[in-house]
Amino acid sequence: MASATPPPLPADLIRAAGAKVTRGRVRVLEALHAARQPLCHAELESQLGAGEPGIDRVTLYRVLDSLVGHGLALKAVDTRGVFRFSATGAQRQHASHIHFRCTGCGGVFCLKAEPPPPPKLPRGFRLGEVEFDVRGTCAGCSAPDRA
Amino acid sequence: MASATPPPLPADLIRAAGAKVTRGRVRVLEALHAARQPLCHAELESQLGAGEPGIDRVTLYRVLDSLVGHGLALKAVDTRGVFRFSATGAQRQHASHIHFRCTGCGGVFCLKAEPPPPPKLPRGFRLGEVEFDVRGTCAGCSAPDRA
DNA sequence: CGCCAAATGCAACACTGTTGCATTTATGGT
DNA sequence: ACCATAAATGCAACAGTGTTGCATTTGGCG
Repeated sequence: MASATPPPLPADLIRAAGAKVTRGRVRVLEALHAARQPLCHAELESQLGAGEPGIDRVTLYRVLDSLVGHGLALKAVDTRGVFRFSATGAQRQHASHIHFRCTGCGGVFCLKAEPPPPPKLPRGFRLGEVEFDVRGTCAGCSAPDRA
Repeated sequence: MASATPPPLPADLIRAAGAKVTRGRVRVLEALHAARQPLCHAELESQLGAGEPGIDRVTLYRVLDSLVGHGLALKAVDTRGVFRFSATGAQRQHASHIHFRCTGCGGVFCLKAEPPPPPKLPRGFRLGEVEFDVRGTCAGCSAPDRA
């Protein structure tokens, strides 16, 4: 389906999101885009540390937080309680659609479906965001060749 | 009317599961049964530590693992990456309903409302739980207009 | 009662994530 | 192109969560 749209450069995505374009952010976002599964901090650290300069442990945490804060990455928790990060496709607003969270790999998938209307709240409660979270196992983790 | 099933004592459940009946296990299982929400290690520790003898930190971890291993408790990960435990009997009540999370105080409230029907999933995806997460501010946090 | 495996308590450790602060760097103004 | 500035980085130290090793206690049994 992606025929007329050229692959967006991570640097442009970062700039468009209103964040400084730094080497660390570009490399992390590249790694997240290249990954087919959500990556945790340790995996990113070893993967990027293999390069020339390496990335500081704390800087990597802050880079990831920055990407998540600017909507360029999604943060989830895997079954072991470790945060995993995945790149969002284009700059998307995940305000009005459904998220599917894989309990196996921690991946977040955006479903093409309308979220249901918000329920009525008790008195005094103020509505913020409505998130329809569907959990289960994605196609990769449901593969039958795993006992 | 009166009761279809008498409430089983935690000690009997533990014995029936084939585990030694110890004070720690009974107290933890009682706490899990009494709780209307899954509890994390820290919450259990402070709750049980308020009693007379208190429970060792490590022992509590091992008690929880033991309960999970014997099928008396369920282990899950919350959004912050912390393990939460619930008694197996109590899980059915909270299987699928709506949670309201207050972004001010972090409290979780269970709304009496039917969860919406699950959406259709892509091929290969297996549906686990459907969680309708509504975020906002609760009555207590909304009352004083702090901007 | 007495045995023994299991459970406990204590200390120390490993891993994940965070905070403070000095230094470097990306970006806008001139 | 240069400089100023605020943000980003690197380093050190810390905090929270969960685990392992080992000596001691205890539940369950004959």
